[in-house]
Amino acid sequence: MDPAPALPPSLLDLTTYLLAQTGRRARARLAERLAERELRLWHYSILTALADFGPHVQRELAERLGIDPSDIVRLLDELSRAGLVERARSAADRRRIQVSLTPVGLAALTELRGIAAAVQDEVLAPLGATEREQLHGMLLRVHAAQR
Amino acid sequence: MDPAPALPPSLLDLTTYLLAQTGRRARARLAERLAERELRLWHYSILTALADFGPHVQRELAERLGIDPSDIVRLLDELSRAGLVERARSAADRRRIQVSLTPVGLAALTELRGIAAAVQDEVLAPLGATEREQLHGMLLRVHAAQR
DNA sequence: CCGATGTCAGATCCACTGAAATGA
DNA sequence: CTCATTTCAGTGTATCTGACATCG
Repeated sequence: MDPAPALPPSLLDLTTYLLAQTGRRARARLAERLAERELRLWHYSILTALADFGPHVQRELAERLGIDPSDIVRLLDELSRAGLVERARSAADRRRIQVSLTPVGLAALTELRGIAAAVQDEVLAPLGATEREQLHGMLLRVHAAQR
Repeated sequence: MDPAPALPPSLLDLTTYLLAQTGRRARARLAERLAERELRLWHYSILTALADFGPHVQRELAERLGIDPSDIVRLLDELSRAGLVERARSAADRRRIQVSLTPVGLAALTELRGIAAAVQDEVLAPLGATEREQLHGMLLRVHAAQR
């Protein structure tokens, strides 16, 4: 019943602290919703990459998303088991494996996008439409400048 | 030498994705700098709480910062070993342990605040002064609305 | 109730293997 | 043509963290 004690003002004065906290919570919310479908955030990222850019070799996916190549394997195992992606060995280079979205995967992604949008709407509820655009633009620039 | 492949536009269109990413990286940068001093982000949070609100009982610190009470113990062990905080058993309630900042701890915090400000300045480099204020205000509202 | 210890699950990272391609 | 090197998928593991559970 105790009202949660206040955070240190020194922390709330740090924009980067707020950035990290709000980001972490937004991330956690989406992760929760994905977990109901036995998926994690990386799965979502992989599906969007395949939808946006078409089939990838596994190594490309890892590089594009900044995931460790050894982790991609396991994530794709899971997506493949769920029937959301297909793996096909390349005829030209038999080391490589082409990964592509299945129709089921595309349908799932469409649903997941709706969920992500809903979560975002909850998180950004305190902001008006213009503010949201401003925020997005600023974060886009900050993101681009990082590394 | 390859230019890093582009992230999926669908992800970059998600403000919450940018929020989580930029926040994570900002956090990681500060964590790196703190690690040079054998400290972690939680240590920094604890020091600011003690500076902003004065001595705490361990349980209060945990609640205020949203850290699990069982983790506070170990964090304080480390801060105490480094001489940044003092633990003193409360005279009134001998179960309780009052934690307070030492002069060394205060001096360290002052330095750490400088580091945090420098990191923030790097991260927000693409934004002008007015934008930074706007961003801070918006994140403050989003943060307040979360839980 | 509070401080303290132990442990567990998830994520990230790193080292290595075997197969296949490449190039000297 | 052969051999060394590189690239790729895949396996195993170490490490760190945050959350939980239990004890005194």
